[in-house]
Amino acid sequence: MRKTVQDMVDPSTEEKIKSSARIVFHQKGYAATRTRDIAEAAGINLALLNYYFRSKEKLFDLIMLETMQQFMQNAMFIMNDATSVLDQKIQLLVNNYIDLLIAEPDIPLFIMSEIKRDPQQLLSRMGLKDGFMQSALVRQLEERAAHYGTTHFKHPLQFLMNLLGLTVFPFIANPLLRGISKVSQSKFNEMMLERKKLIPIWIETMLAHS
Amino acid sequence: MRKTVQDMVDPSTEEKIKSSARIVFHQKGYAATRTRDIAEAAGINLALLNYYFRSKEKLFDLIMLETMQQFMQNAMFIMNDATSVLDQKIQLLVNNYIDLLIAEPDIPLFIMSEIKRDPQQLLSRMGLKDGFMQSALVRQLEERAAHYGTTHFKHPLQFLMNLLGLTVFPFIANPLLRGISKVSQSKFNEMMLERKKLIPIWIETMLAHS
DNA sequence: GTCTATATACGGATAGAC
DNA sequence: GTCTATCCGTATATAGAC
Repeated sequence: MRKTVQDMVDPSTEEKIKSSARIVFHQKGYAATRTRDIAEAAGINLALLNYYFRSKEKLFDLIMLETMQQFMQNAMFIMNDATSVLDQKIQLLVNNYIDLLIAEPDIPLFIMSEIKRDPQQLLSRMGLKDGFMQSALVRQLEERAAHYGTTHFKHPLQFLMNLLGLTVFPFIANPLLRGISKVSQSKFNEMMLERKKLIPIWIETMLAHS
Repeated sequence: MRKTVQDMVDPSTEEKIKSSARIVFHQKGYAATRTRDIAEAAGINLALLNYYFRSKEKLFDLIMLETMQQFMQNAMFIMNDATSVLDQKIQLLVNNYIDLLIAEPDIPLFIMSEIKRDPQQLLSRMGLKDGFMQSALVRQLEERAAHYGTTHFKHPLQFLMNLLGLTVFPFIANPLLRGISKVSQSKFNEMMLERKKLIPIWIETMLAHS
């Protein structure tokens, strides 16, 4: 299962199928994806897909799991890092998501859509049972609230909604936003890079006005 | 086509199909929806669906159009209202969306997913060609920036991203957010009502720190 | 491992009786 | 207008040759 240098220049059939499946599933979602599309994108025959992965469902589960990890793993690490302070965590989270989503803009809509299809899979198959609420980030939020003597956020989830709403939402709404504002894709990406600087400032000011 | 009082107590077959189609399409999206599901939900036979609406595609187009209007119409009106000032518009927009989405939480993810499938439909079939960028809201944003002598937002779209991100995103991410925070649906709705008060304050402070 | 050919199921749509 | 029965294309999955 270890990926070798050889695999990168001459990826195995299994890898070719998986990376094609990733792209197609991310773009179209589970229901709209046809296994034939994946096979074609991978340049192999349809039968091979079933030979390696048994079924569309099994292949999808694999992609879904990996994508969820890709989306949550770094963020969870940042949130749980005891060595960084709150301000640093905010900047790191924003940078992390904006860089990731400029590279792979389909991920958030894919995740939100597919989690909605089967919310159980989230809670069970992922290791994100109680990652957020027990994180160092939440502890630091509460310390800060206590120190300033204000309630700040009644619930840490309000903070997370703000952070992800400002950072992730634009990628989800990309076609709508660009449609009503006539902004090009490259201009859109520029604006998201601008937001790397802006969002941490905004979040700070919001923390002081809750 | 006028909806009568009689239709509400004893809706026509056509209306029953349409309202069922709305629910199922919103929940599952176009690809995952089977016309048989809609027929069953409407308590009628599958053949009737095609009798009234010719095809799944035609029925969907109708629902999509109505849903887009429902999502944009009030917002566009508020944005274009020359009689209200910026602060009022912000509060009205936030109230409008939070009330709407507590009642119909599936709408945003539905719209974002289906627009991505076919972004053209947005630009053409909707009347939202240049509604936002020419709105009174944008004009007032620019006036405010000029008055304070700051650049504020380099682009009005940054403002819209913030407003919708803070307001609409939580509904899109609902299953994920509740999954990682163990918050009930009713608690979630409470938090969204809280945000009616919070978001306008936050947006104001953000306007001052750009 | 990889292909062609095919079995099987499902979903959209229509025919035709009432 | 509404139903039952059915047609037919499409999509997943497998059989079996190479």
